[in-house]
Parts: sequence; structure tokens; C-alpha cells
Amino acid sequence: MGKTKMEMKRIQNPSRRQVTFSKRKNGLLKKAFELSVLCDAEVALIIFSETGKISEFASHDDVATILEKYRIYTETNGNLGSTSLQNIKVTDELASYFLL
Amino acid sequence: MGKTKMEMKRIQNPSRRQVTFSKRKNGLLKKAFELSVLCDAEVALIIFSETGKISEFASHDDVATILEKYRIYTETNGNLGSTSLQNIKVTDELASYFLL
DNA sequence: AACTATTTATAAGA
DNA sequence: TTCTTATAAATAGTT
Repeated sequence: MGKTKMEMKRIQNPSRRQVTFSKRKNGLLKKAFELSVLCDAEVALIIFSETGKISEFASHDDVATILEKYRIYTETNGNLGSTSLQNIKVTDELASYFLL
Repeated sequence: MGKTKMEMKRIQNPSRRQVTFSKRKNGLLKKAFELSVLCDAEVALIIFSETGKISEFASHDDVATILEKYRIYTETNGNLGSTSLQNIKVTDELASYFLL
């Protein structure tokens, strides 16, 4: 979204990259919040900037609690009949899914 | 975004809620992916649906690795000079920030 | 699952 | 960096 369509690759110019990071980070946090409210979903989001700063969002509990829940779910993967894990892998697989 | 502006509260109709969840979950995952690519940021996103299904996204490593990194960062909060923690709390605080 | 009218996010630029 | 503007993208309601 913006005045031009951007290539989906690392922004080379550092100051442009920083500006985009700041804008999109806020947008992502906002959308995580909205999903949790509208759909009553539990969402945890952690973002590390290039400089090592962490931004986080957690819907219901705090991040640590959700992470613990995540750990339990994944450790018992397959053992809880009603629980399935939809694991979306990154890079190649996701890229081919999203970039078209 | 859509034909009408939606109230930012839980969608009451279950089938509408499910449809919105599916659409927005995909949108959120896509944006998490884009942020990680464009800005070279490390991102972890975990979404629990109402029915207990997990969707996850992790940019560089797998989710577990990022969560471990998160744990280390938070445990040493303040000890690493260059690292600061921007903790965005949920509900009231975040709502007042985002809803206007 | 597709369509499309609208809203929202955001890339550039000031 | 904050504000504005033009445009791309996401998505709510509909089919």
C-alpha cells in the first residue's frame, strides 16, 4: 500500500528501511489487536528490530503465558484429539504462497 | 477495510466471526512475513483460534527459537545496555491507543 | 470460493 | 520525525 508497489525484498536504504519498519510494525500490532478483539482469538506477536529492540503484543494473557501455552500444545502435538497444529513455515514455502 | 466500517468488538454471529477470522488471520500472517523481509526484522506470531487450532509464523528461526530468545531478553531486561524492551500492554491501554 | 465497493494501510514527499 | 497525499492492499458484505 502506498504510492508505488514495492518489491518484496529487503529495503537497501537504511533510513527508508527504518521508516518502513516503524510504520509496518505499528500496523502489524494494530491488526493483531483487532484480530483478537473481533474474533476472540488469542494472539501473541514478538518483533525484534534490527537494533535488538523488542515490541510485543499479547491478547489475553501476557506473552510469557501464551508462549507457555504454545509450548504445551506443541509438546503434546497429536495427543489432544481436538487440537491440530497448522504450522506455516517460512521463507521458500511461505514466499511462494504469498508472493503471487 | 470493507464495505462498511466495523465496530471494534467481538463479532457476535459465529459464522461471520469464523469468516473474518480466516481472512484476517491470513492477512496478519502475510504482513508479519512482509515486515520480516522488507525490514530484516525477526518476527514470531502465534494465533490460537477459538477451536484451539494454532497458526504460527516465524521469520528467521522457528518459533521455539525466537521464544527462547525472547525469554533471554526479558530475563536480562535492563542488563544489556543496547537492548530495551518496548512492552505494549493489551486491552485498555492498547485499545485507547489504537481505537482513535 | 469469488466479486467489488469501501475502508485502511502505507510509500513518497513536504 | 511528524503530517499530507496519492496509491496499493486488505477486507466486509454480497453472490
